[in-house]
Amino acid sequence: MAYRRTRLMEERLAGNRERILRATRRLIAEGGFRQAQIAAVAAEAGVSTGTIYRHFPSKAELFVEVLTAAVGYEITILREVIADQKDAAAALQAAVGSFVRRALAGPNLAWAFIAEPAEPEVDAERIRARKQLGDVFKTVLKWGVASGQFPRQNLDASAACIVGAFTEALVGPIGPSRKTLRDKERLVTAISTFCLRAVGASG
Amino acid sequence: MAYRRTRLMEERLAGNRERILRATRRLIAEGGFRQAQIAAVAAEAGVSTGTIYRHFPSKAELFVEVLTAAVGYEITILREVIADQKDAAAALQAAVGSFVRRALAGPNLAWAFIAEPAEPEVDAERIRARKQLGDVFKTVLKWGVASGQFPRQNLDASAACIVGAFTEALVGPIGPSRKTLRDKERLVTAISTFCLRAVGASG
Amino acid sequence: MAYRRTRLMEERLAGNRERILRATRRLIAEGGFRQAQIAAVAAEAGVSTGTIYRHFPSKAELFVEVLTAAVGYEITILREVIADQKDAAAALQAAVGSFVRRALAGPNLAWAFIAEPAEPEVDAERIRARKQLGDVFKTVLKWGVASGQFPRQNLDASAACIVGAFTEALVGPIGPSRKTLRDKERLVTAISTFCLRAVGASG
Amino acid sequence: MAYRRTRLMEERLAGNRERILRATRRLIAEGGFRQAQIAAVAAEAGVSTGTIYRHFPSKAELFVEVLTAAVGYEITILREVIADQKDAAAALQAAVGSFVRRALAGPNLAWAFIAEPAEPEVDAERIRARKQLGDVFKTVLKWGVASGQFPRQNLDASAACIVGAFTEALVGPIGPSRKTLRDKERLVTAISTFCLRAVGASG
DNA sequence: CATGAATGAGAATTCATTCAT
DNA sequence: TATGAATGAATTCTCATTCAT
Repeated sequence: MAYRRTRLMEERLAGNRERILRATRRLIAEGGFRQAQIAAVAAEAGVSTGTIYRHFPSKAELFVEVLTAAVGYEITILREVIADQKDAAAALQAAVGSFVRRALAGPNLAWAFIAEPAEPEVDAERIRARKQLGDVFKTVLKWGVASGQFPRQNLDASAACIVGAFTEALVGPIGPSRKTLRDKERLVTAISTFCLRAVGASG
Repeated sequence: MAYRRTRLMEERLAGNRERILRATRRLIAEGGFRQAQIAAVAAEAGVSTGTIYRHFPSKAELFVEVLTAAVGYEITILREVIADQKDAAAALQAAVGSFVRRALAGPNLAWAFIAEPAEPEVDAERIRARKQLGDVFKTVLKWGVASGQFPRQNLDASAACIVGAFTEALVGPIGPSRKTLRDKERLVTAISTFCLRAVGASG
Repeated sequence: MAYRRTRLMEERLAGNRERILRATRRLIAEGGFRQAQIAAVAAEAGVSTGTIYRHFPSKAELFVEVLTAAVGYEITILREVIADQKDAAAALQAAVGSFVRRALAGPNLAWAFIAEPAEPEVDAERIRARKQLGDVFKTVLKWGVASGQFPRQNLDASAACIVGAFTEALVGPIGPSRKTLRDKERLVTAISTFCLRAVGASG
Repeated sequence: MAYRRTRLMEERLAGNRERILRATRRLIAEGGFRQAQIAAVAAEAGVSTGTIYRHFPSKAELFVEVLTAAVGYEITILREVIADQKDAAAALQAAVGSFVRRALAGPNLAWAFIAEPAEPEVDAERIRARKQLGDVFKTVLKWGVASGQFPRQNLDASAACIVGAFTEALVGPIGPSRKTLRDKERLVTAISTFCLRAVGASG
């Protein structure tokens, strides 16, 4: 009998792919790339190592895909948050606050990716990710400069500085510290204020 | 007659230790911790692997020493630069400028260390390094707030943001780009300005 | 259709584990722990080094398992031999004879284990092995003393002496000597007689 | 000026040789061959590793010399003890008691050598050492058989059994147990009695 | 003759990837 | 298609021995 791919098979296939991605995400978020060995991912996903290689040509590619998705998700959210604001300053504040809050809320994959180098292929993607994140903020800056709300400035540099500023400020706090909600909001405010002033938001 | 350690021997011994440190530094600066395997370090230093273990108890310890030294060097320079300035704003600008210029001039080890996680022992030191760098800037912020030059603010958060801002802004440019001197100075200015505004430097 | 572990696969898997154990046993019997390096075991078993680590977490654990099995086997045999006898003296004679004969027949692993220290984990097991062997003979001594066949005596000391006596007496002969069957039986008799007299077997 | 070996130099040379031997002895007695690495021996002896190689062609040769001396010492003592006795039974009892008492008194080097295999060269010597020890007891047995005090028996086997018996009986007790003097004497008696009975000492 | 830093051949262990079933 | 045992190159670390001073 001729082979025909049934719906069930499709679903299981897609299901496995999804499960592998989720498992990878989880492991990386918990313990970085180091923890996400193929065997560990397979165990976490409930599949065999061979199955991973059916869906992804290599560990690096798997990581890249997880990274891309995670960053894409962050970017999408940031864009939405930005689009909802009335002016560039508000947008900047909202975007920074949104990212920082989510990072403080739980293991933040995007951040893990942004900070941790790995094999060259993943690294390349990591650089792209930072760039994308920067681009989002560059948009806001452009908006602010165009509207006269921000002074003229090196947009690329400022955008990178903003990304660096809030990610760095998260490094310590993101760890195993058990901050109260109040502490967290203070941090959000401090970082947002810093960024707003930094771009010269006219107060 | 009893054996006496000669000057030449001392020098050669110290020389090898130094060469191992330098080789490690070079390799890490070029390709991160990943490139700095014991065999590679030995080859780069022109010694055998065993010699590395005469001078350092483990790879992790070697890395820690390189990191500590590199960061200590950066910190010292920053402190000197800061001490030479007349006010906090000038100090901040000079410090940021100094770090960025040196980073742009060559592979910046401190930055590599600041960004790249490794084995736990090294990681612990890396965290300390970031903290130290932050502390230097915190000093400047304190100074500025005390003198009324900067508004009151969350010093820890601001210091971390500054460190993050200029290191992030270096990520892209530090790579294999071939910037002109003019470009570099523009970047220095952009970053410094960003940081000054960020802390609310009046004027 | 989902994958199902076939009988053949199970057998191959178990087969490799068995082959590794056997190879280890062979190498240790031939040349002691020293000869049983991971690479050598792998070669002897016809598998890769990695395969060994799939089945055993470390070299020490592998050794411990081989030791435990070998000693367990000896103990079982001795117990059976003892249980078949009508009185303690006969049991002692039969047990000693059985151990010695098997030792003379081929490389005796239990003996190798009893004599050769190794890494701490293995050593701990080795001590346990000696103790177990001693305990078997202690049982016989107890029996004999209870039945009045042997005089009262320090059971622990006597048991240890018996174990020591016949293992030591095997050291020389076990080597590359080419004894005839007749010679071997003479040795068995000599050792058995020694042990019987030693415990004061009446008549 | 022509080189002339002075007395002082001779002494220092001999002194170093002695110190190396003593250091090796100490380390082996404490922790077995494993602890007696060349670097450790050098440190313990207060000389350099190079000096060890001036006096001994290899580690194995050094060990062999220490072993030979230690066993020679034990043998001498045993012979003296035996020579002082009036009959074979008394001699056997005294010899066993002497060895056991000294072993229980402190780290017994001869025993360490007898039990612990090492590199082939040392091993060969170790076998010789056991044989020598056996020969001493064989002498006693011969005496006893000749005088009619012991029955006729396989002298080689019996001698080996005796050596094995008391060394094995020492294995446990020699460890970190803290026996009282009374306990020790009981053990000495138990072992001696065992050996006497074993050879069929009449009465 | 003494020194001890340097050597480098091992030895154990890890883990991404493959492939027979 | 899924499985997971097998592979083996790569990596860290050890230690007996050498040799320039």
